[in-house]
Amino acid sequence: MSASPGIDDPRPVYGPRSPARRVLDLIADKWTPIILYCLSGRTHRFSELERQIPDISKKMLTQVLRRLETHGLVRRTVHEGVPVRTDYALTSLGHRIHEPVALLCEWALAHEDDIEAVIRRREGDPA
Amino acid sequence: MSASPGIDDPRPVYGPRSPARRVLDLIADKWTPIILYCLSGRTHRFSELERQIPDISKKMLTQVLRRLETHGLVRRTVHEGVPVRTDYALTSLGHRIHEPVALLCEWALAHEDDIEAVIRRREGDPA
DNA sequence: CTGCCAGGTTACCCGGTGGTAACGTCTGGC
DNA sequence: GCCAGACGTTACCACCGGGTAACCTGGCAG
Repeated sequence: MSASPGIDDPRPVYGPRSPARRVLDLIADKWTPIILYCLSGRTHRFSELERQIPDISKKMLTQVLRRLETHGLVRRTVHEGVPVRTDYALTSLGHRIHEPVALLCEWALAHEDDIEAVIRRREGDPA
Repeated sequence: MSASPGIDDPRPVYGPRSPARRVLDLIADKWTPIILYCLSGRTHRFSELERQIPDISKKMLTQVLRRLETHGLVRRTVHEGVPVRTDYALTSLGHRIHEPVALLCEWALAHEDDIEAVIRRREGDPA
């Protein structure tokens, strides 16, 4: 081993501090990608998000939104009105990070039946 | 339901059974995207993956690879040799699912400094 | 004989993720 | 008067993702 470049590691090592790892640590969880995806279409209110993602709890929704806000991916706007209304929108950075997520979601929508099959059981897929 | 279209939900509801959710449940965790990314370049052996991703445990590596194999994203090839050697490669489906992940990783590499800033603290990022 | 590399498996354990549900506030509608 | 709806917070708790480390087979190097 060693000696041969091209067979050893032509790409950067994915150590815990690499930018890819940081981004993934930020958004690769159960709810974040879906919330990003919802938000990418348009601004949503808290309760709209609750309705669009029926099985998320208030707690998780708040938690994820706060984290995204903290990291500058989401902007939270409170409208002091009769009932307080709150808007959540992606920032420009949020939009850019969201793009690959959207690709994945849309690919999944387009290949729904493939996904079905894949999820249900293993395949002897040749290459 | 019904009532006002256009403000209610112009996009599909992201219920727990939607294809997007299924795909995300499959790959949106701490290690899967990185492993997919490593594997996208070329076939790797088990120990190569261990070296490329220094802080993953044998257990998790095995576990994730097995799951990906089960779902037809990865092909495992055992070379019966002096020491048994094992190759892991993406299937065609694996490659297709991996594409958006790669975009994300590469975007992160290209914008390393932005990421740094974002991770470190919240920003008053205007849109 | 001992140890190492390759490629796992297994047992054990911890803590974070995420669920449930109650509480809080304000206002308007029945 | 009372409840609903918008927008959360908090307390409590369960589960399982993930880490550590020991163990296994088996041949080759020293």
